[in-house]
This record gives sequence, structure tokens and C-alpha cells, in this order.
Amino acid sequence: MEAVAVALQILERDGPDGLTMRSIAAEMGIRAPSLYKHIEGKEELEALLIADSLRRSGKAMHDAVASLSARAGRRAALTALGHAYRAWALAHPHLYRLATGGPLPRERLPTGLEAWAAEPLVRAAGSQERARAAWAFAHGMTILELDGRFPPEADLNAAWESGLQALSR
Amino acid sequence: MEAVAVALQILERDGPDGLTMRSIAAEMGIRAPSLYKHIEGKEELEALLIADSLRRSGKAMHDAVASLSARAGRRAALTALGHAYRAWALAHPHLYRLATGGPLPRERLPTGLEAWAAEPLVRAAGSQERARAAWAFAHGMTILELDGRFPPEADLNAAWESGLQALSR
DNA sequence: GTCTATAGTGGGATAGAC
DNA sequence: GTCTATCCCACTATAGAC
Repeated sequence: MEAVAVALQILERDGPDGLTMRSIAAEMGIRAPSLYKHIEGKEELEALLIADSLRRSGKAMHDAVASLSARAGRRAALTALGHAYRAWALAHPHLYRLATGGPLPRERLPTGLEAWAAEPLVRAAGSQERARAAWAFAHGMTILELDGRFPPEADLNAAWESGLQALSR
Repeated sequence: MEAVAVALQILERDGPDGLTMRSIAAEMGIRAPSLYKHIEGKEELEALLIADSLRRSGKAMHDAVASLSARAGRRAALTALGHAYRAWALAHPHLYRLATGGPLPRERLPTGLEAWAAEPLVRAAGSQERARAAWAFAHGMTILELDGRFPPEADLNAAWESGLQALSR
């Protein structure tokens, strides 16, 4: 199993604090210094993880709109994307956080990947401004939920519903 | 100058990585160990910083709606809050990030502070669900801007405008 | 309240031999 | 590609004398 796959597994299992060059090496059955023959360093590793996240979450977004009927409106598309976005993030919380927290290492990412992942939303929203507003809403809902910032009794389904409805008009 | 004020100054000047027990002590003219006679530890310190952030940003929110005319509608209130929210965060980026990233240490915060800070938004939005959606949008826009996640050419004013308009209907 | 000294932990990264 | 041996860094925290 190569380094990135192992790192992914550790990240999802132990969280970001558990992901160290040492822990990756240990899981691979080698010593930490040997890892540097496989990977440049930690920055490179994180960029590879982010790229993987973009590829997989982007796929989930493309799939979400692909299954809609041709006559589905903006409301249906944004709702489908919102649900898929939230579901993906809740299923991969640590990876989501890694990929969306802090600056994007754009120089280290494959050209076009970021745009491809955003494509379904831009199409569904109808304009760049609306897409950015919708993304901000979705990311805000998601990260606040992951961080446990909403009160325990909060009805998050209702908040998503309310926001998606408003933003699709 | 006591510890919290010094910590605040270092945080805003050098960012979170520059904020260590050593740096705080140095700035106060004492050694790191002596700091523990003033403050329990780093968790306590961060909770105090977060409380300060809630107090000051909450004040900005209360002020933003207080200056509205009595006949102002929901749209005007949400717009004023949105602008004040963004302005406050951009003026205190490191503190904003500290106070909104990760779980809230609710046990360490003064009772009622969180609710008080949220009050203007809940009132302006008209319901808890709408308030949560609006907060998610505002936080999403803000943190994505702070993290440089939007493309450089993005028109963030337009995105704010678009989102606030949609969410105030 | 302050100091010196130190414990204990963890991290990323490199040199050079095999 | 792998190893051993290190280096460097940084941090929180405590003990005990003054």
C-alpha cells in the first residue's frame, strides 16, 4: 500500500493530529526517514490528499446532478447538490476539513481539478455570484456542523432547507 | 499589561503560530513558567480570547442593528449585519479564526454570552432556521475569503449581495 | 510572583552506510 | 529503498529555591 493511501486511512481514523510522517511510515512497516524516498515532504503529502478529496467529492457532485431528470429546475439541482455535499463531508470529516481549511496549494494541484469539482454547482446556480453564495452557505453549514457549533437542539435539516430554498430563487 | 491583553496583541500581530506561552511571557518581561501563576494553561487562555472575541464582535452586531431606523425591514437589517460581520472579521482575522474554528469551549465561557452575540441575527432573520442559514452563509463567505479560497478575480461584494438578498426574503 | 532548571513530548527532516 | 543515528525545532508543564 503506498504512502497516500496509508495517509488517507490514518487521517480518517485518527484525525489530523494522528497523521505524522512517523505514523505513516510505521503503518507501512518502514522507518520515517525512508518515507522521504517516496514523498517529498509533508506539504507534498497534504497536497496529494487534497487532490484526492477534490476528485472524490467532485465526483459526488457530478453524480448528484447527473441523476436528475432533464426538466429538473434550479431548486431541484441545488437541493441535490446540497444534500450530496453535506453527506460527503459528514462521511469524510477529517479529509473535508483538510481540503477546505486554509489556503489551497494551487501550484501543487492538477490543472483544472478545482474548476471541474466546482462545475456542477456553477451550472446549477446559474451565475458565478450565486454559485459562490451557495458554496459559502454549504461550506458554512457543513463546517459549523462538523465543529459542533450549532446548539445540540438545532434542526439542521430545517436550516439547510431554508437556505437552499432561498438561494435557489 | 496582563496576560490576555498581551496574548491578543501577539495573536493579531503574529498569528496563531506565534502565540505560545513563551512568547506571551517574553512580551510581559517574565519567564514562561511564571505565566502559570497568572493563567491556568493554554486552553484557559484561548477560552478567554474567544470570550473577548464574542464580546467585541457581538457588540459590533448590536451596534449595526441599533443604528437602523425603526421602519427598516428584514433586508436592511440582514445587509447591515452582513457588512458588519465581514468587516469585523477582516479587521481581526486571527481572532476570528480562533473564535470560529473548532468546537466552542462552552464550559469555559460566561453564561449567556454566546446567545447574546447571536441575538441581533436571530431577531433580524425572523426564525432560528433562517438565522442559522444566514450565519452559515456569512461564516462561509468570511472564512473562505480569509483562507483565500475564492479565485482572485471573484467579485465577493456581488456574492455577498446575492446571498443576503436571497436569504432576506 | 518570580526565578532556574528540567522533565517530557512531539514533530519534520537529513547524512551516510548498506 | 532501507536502515541507524541524529539534529533541529517547538511546545506545555512542574519542582523547588528565592
